[in-house]
Amino acid sequence: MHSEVVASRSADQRDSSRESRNGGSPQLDAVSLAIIQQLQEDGRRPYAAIGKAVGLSEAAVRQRVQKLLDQGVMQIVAVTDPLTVGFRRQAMVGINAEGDVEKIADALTDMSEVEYVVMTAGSFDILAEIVCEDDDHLLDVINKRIRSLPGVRSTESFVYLKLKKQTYMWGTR
Amino acid sequence: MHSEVVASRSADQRDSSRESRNGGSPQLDAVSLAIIQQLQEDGRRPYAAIGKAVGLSEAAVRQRVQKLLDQGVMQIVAVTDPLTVGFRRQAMVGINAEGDVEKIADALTDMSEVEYVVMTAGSFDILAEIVCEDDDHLLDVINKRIRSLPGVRSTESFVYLKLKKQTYMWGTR
DNA sequence: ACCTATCTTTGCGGATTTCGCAGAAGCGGT
DNA sequence: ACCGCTTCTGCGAAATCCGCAAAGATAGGT
Repeated sequence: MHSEVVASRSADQRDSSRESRNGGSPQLDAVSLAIIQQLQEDGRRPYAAIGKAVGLSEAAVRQRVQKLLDQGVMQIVAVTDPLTVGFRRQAMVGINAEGDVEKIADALTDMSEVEYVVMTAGSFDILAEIVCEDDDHLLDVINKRIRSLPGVRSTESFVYLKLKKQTYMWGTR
Repeated sequence: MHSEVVASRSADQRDSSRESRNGGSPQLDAVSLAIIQQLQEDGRRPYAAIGKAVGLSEAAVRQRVQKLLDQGVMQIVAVTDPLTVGFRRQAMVGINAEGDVEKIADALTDMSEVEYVVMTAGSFDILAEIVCEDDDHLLDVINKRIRSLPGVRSTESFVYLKLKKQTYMWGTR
């Protein structure tokens, strides 16, 4: 498994091929991408092993990983399926909004029950995933806290029945 | 930060308060929950530090973490926002299905572009998050591969414009 | 009560990894 | 060429990870 990703790393190192689009975020070269890829397979993989895979010294990998974490480009965390773990109600809420949609998204972001907020194109302006203690809590968050936000025109809820897949391998195919 | 979570751990250790509901999945006691919580804050936190926080030896924590990983209860990985990282098109697809919905969900699970599949109650039977190279790829996956699955009645897509929040802290509030 | 089988925890060396730092490259700008 | 800045490398010390054998806990059977 995990074969050599970058072989020579002499000229193609500071690959700045695609930093023109992509707003304010820091541009990632091929090496950092490869490092992230390694950590998507195993968040605890030793720096030396990553270094061997991407063609860098242990210290260099460590330095880059630290920077990626500091910049907020990635985070290394344990992820679970709350439903499997056992004690929560989970739902996706589609929101139709008017006015400053981003401000509504920010308000959602501030709610601790909201795990995931994304602005979308389509018949919803915002999708928000929420995790609650139980049905009462879920109802409270959706009907009271979210629907009452100024600018929220309507919402539609999708209560989770079963999580089938959850991966973080977007580059590993 | 990270204060003592479990103090005595003599009698309340094998806390089996809520394993009755929660299908086939392995029941988690309070200590494992606390361990997961620690790793949700920092996936690379040393076992000894976790042990101190939850009241267990380093070796015991290590063993429990390994078991949680083996059982698939949690995974320790690097997570990023693909849109921030820079080079993908991402969308949520709501699917209306007839017949064996779970079989359709399984088919989606097998697609490498699909990162997230959840069966829901509401006006969609399935929600699937897909990550693609570009618009052509996205169009191909949605219109050709997903819509052509037997039993898929209709789909609706929500292309991601901006990810606002992404956390994995469901127990840390 | 006692014994047994099973599972979990603990303690402890040795191998491995992480950490911090000083020096060496690499890369523009002047 | 020189300088400032960033990144990479090498290395020693400290901390961590790992495997293992013994101790402890739990549940069931007799």
